[in-house]
Amino acid sequence: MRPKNKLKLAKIRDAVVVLAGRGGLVGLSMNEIARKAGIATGTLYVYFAGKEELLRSVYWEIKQATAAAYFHRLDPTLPLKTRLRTIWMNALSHRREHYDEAVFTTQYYQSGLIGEEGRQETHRLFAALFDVLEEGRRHLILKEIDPILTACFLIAPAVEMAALERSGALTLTPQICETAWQLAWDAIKS
Amino acid sequence: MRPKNKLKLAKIRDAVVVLAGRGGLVGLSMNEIARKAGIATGTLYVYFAGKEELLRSVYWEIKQATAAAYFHRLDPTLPLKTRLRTIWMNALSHRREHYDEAVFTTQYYQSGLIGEEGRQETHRLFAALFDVLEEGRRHLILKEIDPILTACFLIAPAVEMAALERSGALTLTPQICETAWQLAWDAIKS
DNA sequence: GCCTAAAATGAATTAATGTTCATTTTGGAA
DNA sequence: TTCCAAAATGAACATTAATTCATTTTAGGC
Repeated sequence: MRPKNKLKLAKIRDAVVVLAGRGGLVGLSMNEIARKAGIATGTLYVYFAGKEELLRSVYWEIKQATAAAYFHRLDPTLPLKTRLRTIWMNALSHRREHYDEAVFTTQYYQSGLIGEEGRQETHRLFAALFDVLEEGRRHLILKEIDPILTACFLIAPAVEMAALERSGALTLTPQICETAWQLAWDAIKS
Repeated sequence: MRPKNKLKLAKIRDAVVVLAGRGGLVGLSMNEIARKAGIATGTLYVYFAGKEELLRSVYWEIKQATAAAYFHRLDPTLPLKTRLRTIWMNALSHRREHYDEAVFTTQYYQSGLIGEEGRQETHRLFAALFDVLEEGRRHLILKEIDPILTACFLIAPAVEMAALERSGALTLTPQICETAWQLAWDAIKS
């Protein structure tokens, strides 16, 4: 008769993400999560069967949102280079604006909690990127190499840039982001 | 009167690394470490004051070895491009051959255990790389951008390549490594 | 406004994990 | 060979964290 408070789910997710961003998955306790979310520990068990399910749920919520962000405003009629630039800028922006989420998902992915199936599913979420890279290779716009290798040189530096910005080692201006895109493009173009 | 068994230290380190490679820092218990190392839990406390000191010690041992590996056989009389290629290949090889260590150090770095001072010290270990990148920029061999950004595009893809190889998503042959170096070089060259 | 069933609570309980310690083992010195 | 001091052991202990549950609160139906 009494409905679940939708806001609480969001608060729980936020708490997990912020705490993971601070100290990683190590030492992330249900108690801390509840305190940060402003609810009682017992309430966590109204929404989730246990800690593992809670973390799993948060992981997939974030990953789906991240994948959506990568392909946001992607106009399929534009030239391939332009589309790739959009994806790259989306990826960089999303990482910068959701750095804590990235720390959480990276650690969850590397922990034993996810399982092989989960890893596969994670890759499937980003299949659209590989479609574009395949297309670029067919049209000889990109180098003739395994698209997975191309993706390495496209995405990994953007991820690292966001991490370095967070640590204070790198300052990112729109101009520097544009330059960085040039580097990424220089790497993968044929 | 009875000396510590030097071999045990190595076994402890190996146990930590292998277990971390499997399941990350989450759920890495002293009990498990001892079992994997083939010693009693109490013995861990003969060698280390506690879990934190154990992990810290392992972290620095690995990081120092990693930095040394990056700059292994680096002939300062060779041309800059050749020297960078050596560092890049060293980095890739070391990551591939010590993947579990990389998982451990990455997670330790992101956990609250390391502290700001530890992060700074970690960067200092790789200062020689930035020296080379600075030099390349001065001589207009590399793009005129912050060497930290250059380093992003040099190292991050190599790190990701090793991870993808481990997951089975990417096969690395000497030829593919050579091609990948070309991509890295294309990104950073002026 | 009352009733009800589910949400929410947080102290109590259970489970897991880090640390200690009384005891045994062992390598080297006398 | 004997002795000793330190290493090594692993069960016991202490601490911390996950989960449960008796109780209270609350949103919606009557």
